[in-house]
Amino acid sequence: MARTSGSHAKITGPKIQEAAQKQFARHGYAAVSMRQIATEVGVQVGALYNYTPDKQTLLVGLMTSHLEELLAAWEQEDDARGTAAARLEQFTRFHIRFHKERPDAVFIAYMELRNLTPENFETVEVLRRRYEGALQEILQAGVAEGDFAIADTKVATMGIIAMLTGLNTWFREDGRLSFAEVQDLYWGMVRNSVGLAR
Amino acid sequence: MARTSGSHAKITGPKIQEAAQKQFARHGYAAVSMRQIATEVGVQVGALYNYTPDKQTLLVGLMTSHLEELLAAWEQEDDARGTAAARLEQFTRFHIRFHKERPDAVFIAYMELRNLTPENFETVEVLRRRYEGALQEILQAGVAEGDFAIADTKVATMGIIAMLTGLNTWFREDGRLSFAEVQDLYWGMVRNSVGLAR
DNA sequence: TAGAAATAAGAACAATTGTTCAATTCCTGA
DNA sequence: TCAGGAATTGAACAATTGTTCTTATTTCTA
Repeated sequence: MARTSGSHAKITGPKIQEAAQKQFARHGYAAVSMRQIATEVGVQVGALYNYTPDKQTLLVGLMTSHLEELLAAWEQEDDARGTAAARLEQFTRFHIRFHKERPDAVFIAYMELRNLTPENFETVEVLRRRYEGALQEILQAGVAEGDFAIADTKVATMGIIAMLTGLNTWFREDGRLSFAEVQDLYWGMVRNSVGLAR
Repeated sequence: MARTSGSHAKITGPKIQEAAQKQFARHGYAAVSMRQIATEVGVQVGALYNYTPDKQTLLVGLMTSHLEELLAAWEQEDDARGTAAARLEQFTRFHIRFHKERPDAVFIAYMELRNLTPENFETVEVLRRRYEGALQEILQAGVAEGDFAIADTKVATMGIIAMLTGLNTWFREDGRLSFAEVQDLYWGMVRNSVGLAR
């Protein structure tokens, strides 16, 4: 006997992405087998290869689509006509909201870079650098306007992004602080770190 | 009687740790085979099991010894009689120096937590929390002294550590900035972030 | 409603995995 | 010099890996 129920191409495709994302985030790319993914989808392992040429493509697909979503969402949200201070606050709040809503995708995008082939790594790095560039541009604008006191915008960019992304390692929705409170706290730290007067 | 000289035990043991650390950091715990480690050491795979009961123990050993070294080094360096501001600067410079000198150990300690058994995970987490506690204590002291303006010392602790540790993802010894310059830049950001007046 | 295209099953492949263990080599202490 | 223990080898184990392929079934189109 072959299949037990009907054909679900439109459903199976996304399901595979979701299952892969969940499992890669939980156990790591190398520790997850194609059979585990297939089981979670509710399908036999052979069927996966109707949707992806191989395991590596599954990984790089998750990473690039995450980063592309991130870039698109920020470009939509950014009001480039605002003051640098306003844009920085917007960026801060956007970044931690976007990231805390996608812990699995974020985890994979940071942790599995070493499992990418060189070409795929380069593709992903280009996207990441574009995002970092968006923040750095704001910091440079703030320095030009005389509002920010930043010794080195590149280092400040890396420092701020690391600080914000670190939220994912500890924040829990049912913890001591609400997300809104945490957002305010992080914005306070970012504002201070760029020397922005109150 | 155990052999004392001419024996390779004293050499092979550490060599295995080094090889495992290097390989785990490069490719990830799950992606590294015991045979790869053995090859790097220059030994057959069976010999590894004279030094570790299994692969998992190799991993948790690397993590705990890294964190214990970190704690011991900081406790030695911390001058608890100093002002909170002085201690925070000391912590900042210490943290990024210690971490940039051990990129592989740091990488593993952050990335491979999900590959630990629950008991081993708890052991490692206790050590990490002790280190975070050391920073938080300084922040609380600074608030008590009236020098720091921090809304939430716990969140500030996590934010600062994430910012500092993020250095490892981009700093290169032969890059645009010297390590001393980077240290100064990070201390500037940390100082600002806790609202410390110049 | 017939037939083409899409989708899935399930078996098969060679390669690799962590771990065990008897046999062997080597070194030390007496 | 030699006995005995430590260190290492090398083969073996069953289990699991990513991927391919043929076959069966379902869905879509005309």
